[in-house]
Amino acid sequence: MARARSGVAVVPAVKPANTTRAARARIEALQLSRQLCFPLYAAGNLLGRLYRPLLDAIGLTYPQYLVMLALWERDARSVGELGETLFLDSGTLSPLLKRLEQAGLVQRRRAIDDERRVVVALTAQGLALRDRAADVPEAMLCRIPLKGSELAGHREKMWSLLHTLQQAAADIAD
Amino acid sequence: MARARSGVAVVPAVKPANTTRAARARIEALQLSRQLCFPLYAAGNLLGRLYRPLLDAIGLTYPQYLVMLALWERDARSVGELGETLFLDSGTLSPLLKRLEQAGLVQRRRAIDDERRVVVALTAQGLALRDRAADVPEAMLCRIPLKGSELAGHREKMWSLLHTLQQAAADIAD
DNA sequence: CGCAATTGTATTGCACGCAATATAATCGGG
DNA sequence: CCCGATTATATTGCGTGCAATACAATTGCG
Repeated sequence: MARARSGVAVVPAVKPANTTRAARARIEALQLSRQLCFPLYAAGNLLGRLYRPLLDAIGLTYPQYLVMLALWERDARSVGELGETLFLDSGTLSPLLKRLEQAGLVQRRRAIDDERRVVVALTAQGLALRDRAADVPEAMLCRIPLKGSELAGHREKMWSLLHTLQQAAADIAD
Repeated sequence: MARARSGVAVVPAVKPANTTRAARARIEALQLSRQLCFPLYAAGNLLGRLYRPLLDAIGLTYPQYLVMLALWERDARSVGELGETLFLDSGTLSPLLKRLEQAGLVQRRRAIDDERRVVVALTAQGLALRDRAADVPEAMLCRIPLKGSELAGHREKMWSLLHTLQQAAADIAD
């Protein structure tokens, strides 16, 4: 049996590293069914697909819908505030907001007190769209076979996970 | 007080539709904090951002990592089978698989028995990458402040939600 | 066997999502 | 008051996601 040069009895040196017990455990942790990230990723994609036909009817994409939800809740916000609310940066929001402006739903103007900031505000048309969007949540619930309590459970878990991940991202950023 | 032309007492006709009790309830259902879709969407984005530095080290994007996980689990699968596993279609997978082939991690070849199908198989390099990827799950767990039980709870909820949404999507498709 | 319908991928076009970079406005120390 | 550092947004480049479309291989019906 092979031995380390020191003479101390250790794991056989000729044994490939990926056949140790610990290495096998790490390999097994790569199974799709053991991931948290995969069902989260796939469920997000599926939800987007389920929303699409409903949002097509009011001329919005899924991220655009989220921006409108944010503005209906609190109007006249800067790009940065919207990004903080939705966890998106200017690279995503700038072109998206331009498309919403092209569609006549929002207006973008520089803040008077600080010309670096761009304030996004609803137009009359953007505000009016809320009445048509008001049918969307109910229509989605009809499409998803979940009891009210299950839905609430999922929602609570998702918000909890979101806050945990947000904390993790903040910690990495130092 | 205004009345309907029929003379039957109804909700005042002059009252705007969006001030009825039911309409207010639908409007309130548009709040971001009441959504399931939003934390799911945002958590997916955040997870991708947390994975990125780890996956950069082995030259993969997040969706590419998922494809490799699928292939490490079961090699030599058609594009359609991979799509079914990962809930993605050829429009996403075709260019992604080409990039994996360019990187020397997989080989794509037409099936002998049915030339419509493209079989994706790991190269020696692609198989070898698994050993380096084996550190990723543990590194992610270190970054996310979750107890093992919490993690398992989230994972179970996410898989449950994924299956529910998959059912909903299948029902829509008829 | 012939041919229309079906199946499996690829391609196209558009909209994200984000790192890296650029640019303009503001702030702050000297 | 000036100039370097900081802040807020925009732009660029690349890689997804996905509907719509195209196309080749296969199937199935007469």
